[in-house]
Amino acid sequence: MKVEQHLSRKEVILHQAASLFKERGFKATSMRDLAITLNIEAASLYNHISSKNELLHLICFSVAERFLSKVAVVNKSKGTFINKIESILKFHITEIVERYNDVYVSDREWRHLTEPHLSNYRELRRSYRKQLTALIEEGIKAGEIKDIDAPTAVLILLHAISGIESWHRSKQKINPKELEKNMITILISGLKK
Amino acid sequence: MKVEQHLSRKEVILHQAASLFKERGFKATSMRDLAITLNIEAASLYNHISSKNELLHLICFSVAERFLSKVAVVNKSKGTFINKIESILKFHITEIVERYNDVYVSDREWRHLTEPHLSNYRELRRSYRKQLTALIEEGIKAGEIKDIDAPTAVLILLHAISGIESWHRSKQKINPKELEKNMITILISGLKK
DNA sequence: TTTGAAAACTAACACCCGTTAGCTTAATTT
DNA sequence: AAATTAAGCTAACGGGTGTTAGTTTTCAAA
Repeated sequence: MKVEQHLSRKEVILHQAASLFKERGFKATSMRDLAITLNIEAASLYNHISSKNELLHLICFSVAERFLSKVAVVNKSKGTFINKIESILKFHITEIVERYNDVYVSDREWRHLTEPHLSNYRELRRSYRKQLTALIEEGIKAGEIKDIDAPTAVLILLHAISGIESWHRSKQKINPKELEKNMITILISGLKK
Repeated sequence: MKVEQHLSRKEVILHQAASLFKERGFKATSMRDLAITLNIEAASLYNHISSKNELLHLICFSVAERFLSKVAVVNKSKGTFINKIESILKFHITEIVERYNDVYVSDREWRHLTEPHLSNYRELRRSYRKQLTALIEEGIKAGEIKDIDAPTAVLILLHAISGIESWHRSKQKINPKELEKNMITILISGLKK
C-alpha cells in the first residue's frame, strides 16, 4: 500500500474509489459514499474528476497498460516458453499483491465502462489473451508443453491467478512468496510435458 | 437451457432475473428492466415475489445447496482422493454448462445479499471450501497428492473452474467434453505426485 | 354462468443517483 | 499585500429506484 503523502488530490480520490469499488462494486458505490470516506461533499469531487465513469476508466486502463507492457517485454526476451509463462504468472501475482484494489476492480468491474472505452478495453483484453495463447501454442510446438487446448489453458491460468483475491481477503494470510511457489508448482507442472 | 413450459410464473421470473443479473450485474438490473423482458409492469412482479433481494437470495442458495449436497455424497463414497476431487471438478463443470446463469450469479453477486442471508451464505461457502481442503490434505497424507499448501490448491481449483464462464461467453465454443478433459488434465496432473 | 384465484394494471410514494451552477474559503505564488 | 489557484461548500436539477395500495382483467374450476 502506497503512502499517500506525495499523491495529488486526484490520485487520493482514485485510490479511495478503487478501494470502494472493490468492496461494494462500481454500481453499488455512490459518489456520496466516496465523498464521505474523504470527508468532503459529493459535489466537491467534481473539482478533480469529470465523472464517476472516469474513475473506473482510469483504474482499468492503467492496469491493462501495465500488463500489456509486461507481456511485450517478455515476448522480446530469451528463454524457454515455460520460463516466459512462468515469468508472466509471477508478474500477475506480484501485481495482485501490490495493487490489489486496482487489479481486482479492473478484472471484475470493467463491464460498467461506457463506450467507446468499453470496446477499447475488450480489445486490450483480447490482445493480452491472444499473446498468452500464442506463447502456449509455441511451447507445445517446441515440445515443452503438453498437447492441450491452448485457449483453455489460458483461461485456466488467468482465473486461477485471480483466485488470489480469496487469499488476499482471508485473515490468515500466508506468505506471498509461499503462495507464489505453490501456484507455480501446481500450474506449471500441469502444463509441462 | 430448460424448457419454460412447465415452470410456474415465479420460476420464469427467477430464470429471467438470473439471466439479467448475469449480464448486467445485480445492482445494475432494475425491476423495471426485468419487467420489460417479461412484457409486464414492474409492479406486477410483486404478485409473485416479495423483493428484488429475494430473487438473488433464491438463486444463490439453490446453487449452494446443490454443491454442498454433491460434496457430501462424494465424501461418503469410496475411491482415491484424486478420484473424489476429480469427481467434484467434473460436477462443477457440468453445473456451469447446464445452469450457467445461476452459477455465475451465485459466484459473483452474492455479496449483495442482505443480512442475515449474507452471513449465512458466507458460512456455506466456508464450509464447502473447508471440505475440499480436507480432501486435499488427506490426499497429501495418503501420498496421492504433491505436498503443497491445501487452501492455495483449493482456491486455484475453484477459480480455474469459474474461468469456464469466459469460455461460455465466447462465440467459438469448444465441445464441453473437450473442455472438461483439458481442465482435468491440467489441474489433476498439477496435483498428482 | 357464476365464482375465485392468479396475474396483470395505473398511480404514486419516498428516497437515492450523478451532476451542475455559483459561491466561499484556504493555501500558495508573485 | 495582492493575486491566483486549489479545494471546498450549499442548493438544486432531472431522472431512476424499489416498493405500496388499490383496481381491473384473464381464465379455469364449480
